[in-house]
Amino acid sequence: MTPTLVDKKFSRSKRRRPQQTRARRTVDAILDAVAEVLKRDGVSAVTTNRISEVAGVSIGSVYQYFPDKQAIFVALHQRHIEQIDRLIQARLLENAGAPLETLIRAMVEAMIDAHTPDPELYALMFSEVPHRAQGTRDFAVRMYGAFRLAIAARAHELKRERNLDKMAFVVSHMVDSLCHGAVLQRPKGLSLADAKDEIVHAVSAYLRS
Amino acid sequence: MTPTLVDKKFSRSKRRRPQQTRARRTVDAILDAVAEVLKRDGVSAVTTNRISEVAGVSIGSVYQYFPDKQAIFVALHQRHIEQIDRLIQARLLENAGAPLETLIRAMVEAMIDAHTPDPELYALMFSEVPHRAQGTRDFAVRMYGAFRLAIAARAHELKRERNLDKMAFVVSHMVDSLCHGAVLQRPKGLSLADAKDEIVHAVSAYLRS
Amino acid sequence: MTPTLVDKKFSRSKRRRPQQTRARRTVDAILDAVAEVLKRDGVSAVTTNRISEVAGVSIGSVYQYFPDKQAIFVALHQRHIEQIDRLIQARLLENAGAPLETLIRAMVEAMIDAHTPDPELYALMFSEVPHRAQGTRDFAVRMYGAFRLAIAARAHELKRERNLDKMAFVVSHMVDSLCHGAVLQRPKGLSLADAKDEIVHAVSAYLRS
Amino acid sequence: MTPTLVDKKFSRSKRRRPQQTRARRTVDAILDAVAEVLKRDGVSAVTTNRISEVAGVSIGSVYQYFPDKQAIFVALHQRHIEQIDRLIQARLLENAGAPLETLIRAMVEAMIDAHTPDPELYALMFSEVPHRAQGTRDFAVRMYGAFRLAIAARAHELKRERNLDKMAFVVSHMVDSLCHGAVLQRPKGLSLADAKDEIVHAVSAYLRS
DNA sequence: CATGAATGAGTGTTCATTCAT
DNA sequence: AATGAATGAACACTCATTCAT
Repeated sequence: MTPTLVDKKFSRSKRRRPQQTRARRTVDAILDAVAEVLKRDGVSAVTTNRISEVAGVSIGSVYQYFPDKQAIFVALHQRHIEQIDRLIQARLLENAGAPLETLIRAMVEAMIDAHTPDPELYALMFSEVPHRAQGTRDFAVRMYGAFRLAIAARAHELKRERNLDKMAFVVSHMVDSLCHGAVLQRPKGLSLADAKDEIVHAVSAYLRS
Repeated sequence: MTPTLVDKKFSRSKRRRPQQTRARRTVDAILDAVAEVLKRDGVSAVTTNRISEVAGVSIGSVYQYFPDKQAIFVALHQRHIEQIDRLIQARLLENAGAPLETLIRAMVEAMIDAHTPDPELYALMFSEVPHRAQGTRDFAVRMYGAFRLAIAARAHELKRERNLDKMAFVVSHMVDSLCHGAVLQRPKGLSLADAKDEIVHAVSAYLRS
Repeated sequence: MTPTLVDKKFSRSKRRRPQQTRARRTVDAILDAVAEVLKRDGVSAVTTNRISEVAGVSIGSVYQYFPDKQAIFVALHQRHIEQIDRLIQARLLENAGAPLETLIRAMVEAMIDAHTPDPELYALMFSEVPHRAQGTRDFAVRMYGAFRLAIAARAHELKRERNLDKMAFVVSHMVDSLCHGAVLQRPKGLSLADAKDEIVHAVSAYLRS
Repeated sequence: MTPTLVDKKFSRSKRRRPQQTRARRTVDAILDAVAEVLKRDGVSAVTTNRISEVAGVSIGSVYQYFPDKQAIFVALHQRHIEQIDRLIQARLLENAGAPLETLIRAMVEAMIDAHTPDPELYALMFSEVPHRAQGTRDFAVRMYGAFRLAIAARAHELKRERNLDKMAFVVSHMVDSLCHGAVLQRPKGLSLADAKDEIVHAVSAYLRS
């Protein structure tokens, strides 16, 4: 199994992966430090020395856990992604037998709740921190499979001629972009609760169409 | 000097675009160079010296036209945005009297066509090149106003209780993310044409709901 | 761990060299590790951590035996030097009553044999590893005294007007550089045996002149 | 032709080679600075920043002319080697028709004179600064060909059964090591002039034997 | 205006060494 | 004694920017 810290460069596994609690805490401290500096001073202020300083860890320790700076960003992205993935999977299970609209609402709420505590950070992470080259795919792409399965299991609710691939494509992109939009770019005058309702409504309208 | 960009004599019969002075051509050469390096070697390879080299311009000249590196990225983003904005405005005008669905189709086609020639570049520009800090807003946000107006002018096609802000929010995000997704992350097995249809269908379903 | 170096049980009938305590074996393991890394990856790869790794010893243990990295190199040089010195002294004793030419031949053979098992290593040690600052003198200088004595004891074989200092100087340098050259830089077409003969011939010619 | 600064790593010739006088002077200033720092404070004090400082050049300029630190050392070695090579060639030409002994004396004097102005530096360069990995061969090896030719042209002075390869091997090593020894490790009581005479005498004795 | 050599602050990273366990 | 995680001073090197020509 390849845990969180997969290093492409160092196949000799030069850098150890956190197995003990202390190590785990150090890695988290480093990731939290990146987030903090990123929010406070922007990407260009995120230097490895600054990270180690804010994390309260020596620069040497940072390099004990990460092969290079890039890897730190990758790990931060992955932590975020894993967190959301867990949420999504949980909602999927909880609503295994529920009708589509209920599921969609659950997913939308999960997505929005996941980003609500620190919207600023995630906005920065996706606009300022390089991530495409890091194997970090958009949530839309990541959710595609989950939605495909969920919709397939509820085929009876839909018109029989509907194409599964198209639907999964549209729904995953809608949920992703609208949830992000709701958290980050909501027009003033639109409450988060209203936005949620409207997103669920929009997705449902499409599915039922 | 790259002769491709600077042709001393205009072989074309008429001097096209007389306003395209040498300055304008230099700026374009620089912007093209950024795009090229970005695609070929990634963000980290985009250095000011490399840009000037690829643009066939001295580094001094680059600083003649741009106060700093940041400004070059801003300009590249703006060039892209302006190009799409022009397209959007054109479609808006062309379809001033057309029904909503026709307009939506026009917009979707415009968006997709605009990104089709160089999807890779635009993906990179939004995932690798810092842009939030540059006052560059997402297209969804930029299109919000245009859609709000367009929808307002066709209120008669919609149920009367619909809220304009919500609709504009949802539609702009849908069009933006689905069009980008169609170009860049389309699941294999889904043709671009089919994707277009499905996007228009999805937006229409929402509007009519 | 390199099992070659650390054998937990002594398979040999008698415990040889009872003074070879664990400490002695650790030190040897470390020195062997340096030699191995040096040959495999060059000086710049010789880091204290790498040494401890290859020696199968913790970095802490390395510092138990050596005050700093420098000292490790010094010890490696000294191990080599002592080995050759032993050889030289042995030959000197063995040939105490022998004529000069016989002695010279014995010395040349000793020098060449000493370097033959691992010529590469000794070449690296003198070209890549700093040693002047470590009080490590060239063999030529170390052999000067031995040769001076040996020649003095055979003064009757030589012309009476010869100056002892000059001869020792010339002979020690000749033996040193020609033996090294024979092992490491012999022109192709010249066998080691032939080289030996020629070296002895050259030194004899000088002495007899 | 591959001038002084051959860069293996940067085949794109990222670093320019000094073509103008100013550039040439900068390169020399850098090399002189290395020599100075090396002599004053030892190898470990030779950092790129220190070099640039002592050379009175910005660190950026150093990297304009050298791809990396290693290359600076290579260049320094090469400058030394070229200087001696020039000397050797000159003496070879000057003594084209002279008898062997005269030629040998000229070569020995050239070698010794070349190292006399700064013996300390060359001792350091060969004992402290890694050079084998840099394609810098010992002088003995470099001189082998020259001596082989010179001796061949004077075959009539020698016994007819003598083997050219062996002689060139022995003579080149003798001249190299004895000259270096004379400059750097001369036993006290032996003057440089006497050393020269003795070296010439030793080589001649061998050749005539 | 254009050039490109020169600048040097600042970055990522290494690695000898320490010390709590 | 032995361990190896942690340290952080110090290094090689980059690259945005300037400015004399």
